[in-house]
Amino acid sequence: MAASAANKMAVHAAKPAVRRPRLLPKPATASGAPANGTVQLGLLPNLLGYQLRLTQRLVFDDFAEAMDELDMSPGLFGMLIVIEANPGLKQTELAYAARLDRSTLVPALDKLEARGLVTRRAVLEDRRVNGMWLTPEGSALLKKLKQRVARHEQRLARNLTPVERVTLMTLLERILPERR
Amino acid sequence: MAASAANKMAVHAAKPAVRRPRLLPKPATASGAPANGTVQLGLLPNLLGYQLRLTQRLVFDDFAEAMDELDMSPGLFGMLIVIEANPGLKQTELAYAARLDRSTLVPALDKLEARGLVTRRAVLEDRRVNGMWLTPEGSALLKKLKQRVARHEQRLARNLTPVERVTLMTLLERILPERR
DNA sequence: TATTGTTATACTCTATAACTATA
DNA sequence: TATAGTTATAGAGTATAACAATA
Repeated sequence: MAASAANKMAVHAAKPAVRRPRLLPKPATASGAPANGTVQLGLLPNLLGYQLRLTQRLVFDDFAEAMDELDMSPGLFGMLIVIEANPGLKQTELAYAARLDRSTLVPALDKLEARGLVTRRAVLEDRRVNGMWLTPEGSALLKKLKQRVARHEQRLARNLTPVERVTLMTLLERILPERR
Repeated sequence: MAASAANKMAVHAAKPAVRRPRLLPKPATASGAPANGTVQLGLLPNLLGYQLRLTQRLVFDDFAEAMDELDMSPGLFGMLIVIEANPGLKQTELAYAARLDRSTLVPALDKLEARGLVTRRAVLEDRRVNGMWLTPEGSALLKKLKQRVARHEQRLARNLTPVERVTLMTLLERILPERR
């Protein structure tokens, strides 16, 4: 813990190869493949949940690579988008939109605020409530992020026709509608 | 940490309301909705990555509820399936199949072994290598898990025709094939 | 009393680096 | 030297419970 905090403080010397964690595990062997033949996956490939989880992981990895030195996760990106679309948004409202507990939001917003991307300040009428706004730097960064996300999205759909892409979106939305 | 270890040890007394974490956040307000109108999501609903991530989270929640007191995650379930399909599998091979670093596997297998579901033991020819097998208890539990997963999968696809389900699976597999 | 944001705490999942024991 | 498994450590993401300020 102490070491971790010290590391955070020690950053920003001359950007010494930031050492973000790898997103894909290193190959287990030089070849990256198991020595003796192929591993059987049983019923997993027939499970929607499995395909969804696997695909989501690959997409997540591609997203992180797309962001590269801008150091942004899908979750934080989504928060910036929602704050931009709802200037003065309350934390509780963002938590609701992001389907997170409001306590979960606090460290995420701390991070965005520490990076100078978001401002939160108490509103006049009810001093318990924080309104949130993008700073000019936040808006500028978000503009860049959107471009990268657009290219990322193009990569995701590279093997789909526009119709297939829409079909996929629609089918996804029809999974567990009772929970949405 | 000490408390956590103590909890693990203390399990299996008389099953005193295990206190698993909630999977969905508590509603922020009594109504569960933000006070003033609807939150705009901007471009998020048009992003494949967003729909995928959201859907995956809902599916994950449903999976956990389906497992209920059997306390099983999609990842651990997948490991049991793969071990069953490949008796004597090496840890490195499982790591490769699950796309995890081999160090990541260790605590997961510790957990499965501590629950008496999996055995690992050094193989004769190369004493660095552990082979893995399901125990009889592991096989029995997996049988139960498969039934629950089957019902879970039915719920996921409840609003899809069989053809649509296959279409969805196929479209998912066509995302980022270069990473598979 | 109820709500908003916060803190303290904990748990899951995942990685990297360095280590041990074998090969 | 190289590989298999392990340990130590770290970080992201998420939750619950309890609290202070405010309504």
